[in-house]
Amino acid sequence: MQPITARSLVWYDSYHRTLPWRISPRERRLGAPIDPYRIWLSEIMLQQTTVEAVKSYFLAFTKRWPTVGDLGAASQDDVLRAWAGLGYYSRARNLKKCADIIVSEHGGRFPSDLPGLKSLPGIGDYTAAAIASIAFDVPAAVVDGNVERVVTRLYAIATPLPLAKTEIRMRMQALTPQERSGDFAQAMMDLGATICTPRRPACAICPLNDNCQALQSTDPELFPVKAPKKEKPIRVGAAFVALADDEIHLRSRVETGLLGGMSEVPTTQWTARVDGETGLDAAPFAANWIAAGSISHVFTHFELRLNIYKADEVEKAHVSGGWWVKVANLGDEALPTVMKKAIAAAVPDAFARRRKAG
DNA sequence: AACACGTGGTA
DNA sequence: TTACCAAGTGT
Repeated sequence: MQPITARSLVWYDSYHRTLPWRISPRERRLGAPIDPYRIWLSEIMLQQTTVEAVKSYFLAFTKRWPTVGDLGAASQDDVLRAWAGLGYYSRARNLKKCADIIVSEHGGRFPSDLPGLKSLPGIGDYTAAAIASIAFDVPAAVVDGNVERVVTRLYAIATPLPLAKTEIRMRMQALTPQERSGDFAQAMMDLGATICTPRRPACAICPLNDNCQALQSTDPELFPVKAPKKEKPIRVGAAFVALADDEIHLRSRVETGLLGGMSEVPTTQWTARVDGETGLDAAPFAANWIAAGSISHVFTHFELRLNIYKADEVEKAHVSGGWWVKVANLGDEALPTVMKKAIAAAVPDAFARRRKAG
């Protein structure tokens, strides 16, 4: 076994993170079984998402849907409602699709090989390798953002991402042991998350500092090299919060694209700024619309600024499509964060923690 | 290859 | 505040 591999595993045995979806190396040695369902669910949730953000969602999902069969029996709408706030909602749609396929075509069991895993919706190179190695002990090369950082530093790879991906994968494959491949993958990811961090890496306490070419020759913080980011355009629009007594009007977004399948208050198109336009002329139905401020929300590839309009005592008969929900029950809806912001601008206590009456 | 796709935390 | 970042995938 290569020194880097051995040192990573020794470090992991003592300093691994304890996470709700993880079986510790000690538990593994004692024969604790690994549930591929929980590994899969956690890996999907962790795509581009922080561990802290995932924890409560993972616990809620596994409590409500303990097996992939339970998830297969759920409705997509229930899954989207439970996913609301976690972002990248195509993950939730693919999660449900994948569960259905596992149930209908695989007898409720996950494939244990890379091609079988990769053929499933929402599972790409990284996730297939992670599930195969962690859940099934397949010596697959697991390459995520942490591994990219650790490996480019270990070998001082100056090729910019994503071009360097092939070389990183080859290096990682060469390091991956036949035994404990899953622990090794998690060791490299934990190292990247806790020691080999993007800024101010803790090289002095790194178990691989003797092996790190970046540390020997230059500054590890210079790796990985990435292409410069593009500027975010600004898009503008208007959102309309219609109220009737204690109920608010919602509708569903189309199934695909941004926030696909999620709930929303009616909005105009989101377009590049046009001077003088407020969006009020594009109200979804006639009502006594009152300006209720504006919000800003940053997506991955653009910033959205929405003028918010509110109308009280809307005549429900004048509104077609969508549905009405009590403001107190908004927490049960599949509302993305941007929509919660829009609603909160018009109804400031919509998402406030409910106080005891009195 | 390049872009679409969310959100919240950190410095 | 702006900028970057976090266990990527699909097209």
